[in-house]
Amino acid sequence: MSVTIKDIAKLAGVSPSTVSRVISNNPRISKETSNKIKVIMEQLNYQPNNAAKSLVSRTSHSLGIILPRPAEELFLNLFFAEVIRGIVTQATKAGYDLLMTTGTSDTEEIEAVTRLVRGRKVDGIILLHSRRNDPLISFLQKESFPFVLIGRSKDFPDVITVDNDNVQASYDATLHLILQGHQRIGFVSGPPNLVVSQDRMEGYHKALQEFNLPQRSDWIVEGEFLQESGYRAMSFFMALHERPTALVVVDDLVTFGVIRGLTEIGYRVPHDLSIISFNNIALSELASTPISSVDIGIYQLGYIASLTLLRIINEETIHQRRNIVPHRLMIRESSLSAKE
Amino acid sequence: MSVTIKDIAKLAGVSPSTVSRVISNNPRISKETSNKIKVIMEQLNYQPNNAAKSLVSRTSHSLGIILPRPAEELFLNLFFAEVIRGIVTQATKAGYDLLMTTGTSDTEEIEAVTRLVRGRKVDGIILLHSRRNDPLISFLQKESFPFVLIGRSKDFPDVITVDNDNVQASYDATLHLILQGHQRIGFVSGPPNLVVSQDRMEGYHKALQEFNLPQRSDWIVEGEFLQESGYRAMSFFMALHERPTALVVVDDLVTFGVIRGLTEIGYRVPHDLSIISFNNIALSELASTPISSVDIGIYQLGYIASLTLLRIINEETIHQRRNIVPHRLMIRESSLSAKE
DNA sequence: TTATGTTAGGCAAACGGTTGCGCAACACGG
DNA sequence: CCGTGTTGCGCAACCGTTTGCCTAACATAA
Repeated sequence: MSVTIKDIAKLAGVSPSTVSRVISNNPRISKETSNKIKVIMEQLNYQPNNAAKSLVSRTSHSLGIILPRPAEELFLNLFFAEVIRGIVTQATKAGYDLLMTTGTSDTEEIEAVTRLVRGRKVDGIILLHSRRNDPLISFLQKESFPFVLIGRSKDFPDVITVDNDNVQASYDATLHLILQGHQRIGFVSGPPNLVVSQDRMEGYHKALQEFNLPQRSDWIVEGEFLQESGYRAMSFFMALHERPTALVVVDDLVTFGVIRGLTEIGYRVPHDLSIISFNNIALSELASTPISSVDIGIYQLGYIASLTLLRIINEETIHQRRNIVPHRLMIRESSLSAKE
Repeated sequence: MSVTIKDIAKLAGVSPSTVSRVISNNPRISKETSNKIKVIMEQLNYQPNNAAKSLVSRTSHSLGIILPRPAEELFLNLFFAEVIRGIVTQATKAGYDLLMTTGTSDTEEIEAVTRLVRGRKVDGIILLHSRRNDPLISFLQKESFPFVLIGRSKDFPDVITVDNDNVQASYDATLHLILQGHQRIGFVSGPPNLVVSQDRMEGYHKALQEFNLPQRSDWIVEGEFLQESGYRAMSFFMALHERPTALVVVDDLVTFGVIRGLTEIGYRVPHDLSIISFNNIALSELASTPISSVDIGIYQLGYIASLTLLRIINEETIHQRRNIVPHRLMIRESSLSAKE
């Protein structure tokens, strides 16, 4: 059906090998033969067959990702789109495509990966997240298949990761509140078993400690990365008689919930409570009170992950285990000092 | 490196063909041979090589999409993530993976598609959008390569599409405002050259006409699918001395801009102006005033597109040219009648 | 017994490329 | 004139599966 290397060869009066060598710019082919063949390839719209190439080269020139399953959450969606953009941009630049698959259950997920890995449908895999003792990581390590993890895992310290320095980021965010004059600062966290929650909590404590500010456990609330959690956290704080004057919130979406809770009882941000949070989803800017947020460079996480994975695949040995994407404080209205 | 069909054959004392036939459940293989071989495959973790399969079957069992380039816009991000979820869910169910690529320019984009199509890296393509006289569509038609378009194209009437009935949707939205008692209804549109803008404009006019309501051209503003456009539209309306009391807005993000403009001058939604818009991005619910919006079933668009494409690939001829995904009015605070 | 089926599975070509090795043709130094 | 290089390209094997055709072994019918 399609035009093959043999068609070209026949027309040019050479052997298929010669055509192949022209394609790979093999120097042992004379300039004129090469040019003649190139012209013919052009005329016939020749495009090499990927399967055939793959079969002999044992590479697919595709990178794989597993679509996160519980994608109901808004943040996941926004994160996902951005990180994909980063991944695919870099991958395409290097001549790789991005292959996505999914599974509706844990076992289906691992089956899907097995298929990609053992069936050589991809040359490497980017993990968008990890769970505690993630079986995917175990599997990939056992197969010694190239992969990188976005985020970091405490269970598998030797995995190659691309991550933010969440401890530092949270330290910076807290510091910002301190510099605005706040002394009583609370923290709304995410699921305690996620590394990212732990890291951000740590940075928060570090800053408080450094400035000798009160670290009260009733100023810390744990929850999900959901609006609801923010709302609930707020009602918890309201029941206290000594309340924080500022909050570090683990995620922008949660902040939305906090603000909703505040608004309902007539409190205002930042006048009654200053807030800074994380992830800087596009939404943060659009809130009724624009939210100060730590931009974690989602696009870059993807971009660097892709870059790193390609290095591993091409066996450039230089890679550090842990790659850090810098964060940036986006200061908006929600954290600006109310006192002037 | 990996275990191949030959390894299995050797261990089982049969020929590779037999193993192949076991895999494809060929009835000419005895139950016992078949079982013996299956056990060995299990033990050796056999997984068929995709490239080899592809080469002989001339199919890749992958679907392709082109990542939209100017993905800076929030709506695009949210749309993108949802539609992908839909596509990949259905595709995976049918044993297909999803391949993504991109290009940084028009020509790169078409080169990328050429590579996928002629190089047989995918079996079909889903177009996430189309431009006027989209060269991609021309190309795919010329190659008679299976593809479906999400949205619809006026330039290529015979393309197979998955779309909403935007005229009806907009009619419904406008009707909702009318039933709330509004007589003076404006429209904030998107880029006039997009089919979706045109369709929604049409439905708006249709409803007004049917109810003999004023159709004033100064109550219509065109813009982008961006917050800014909403903001600008608002200042335009404010300069009028006869203003609409309600607005149909082409996209939720634009509505955010409208509301911002309104808030700045102390107006409130829906008290001073009722609004209903389109797309129902997750954000709409989170706005300071939750936004009424027409849910267009983004996930379903992807899901149906995938399903339809697979039908085309498998040459099930039943397909209609145009597949409509139903919409749903999500009525929230922003459009609730102010008069009681 | 022989002709005819049926069953279970092997042989080898094919899919479309890549690549190690060989070889002819020519150049050139000694 | 011969030996040694160099240049330019072809031969054929190979990557891992699939599949049309063939055949050995056995069963069955006449």
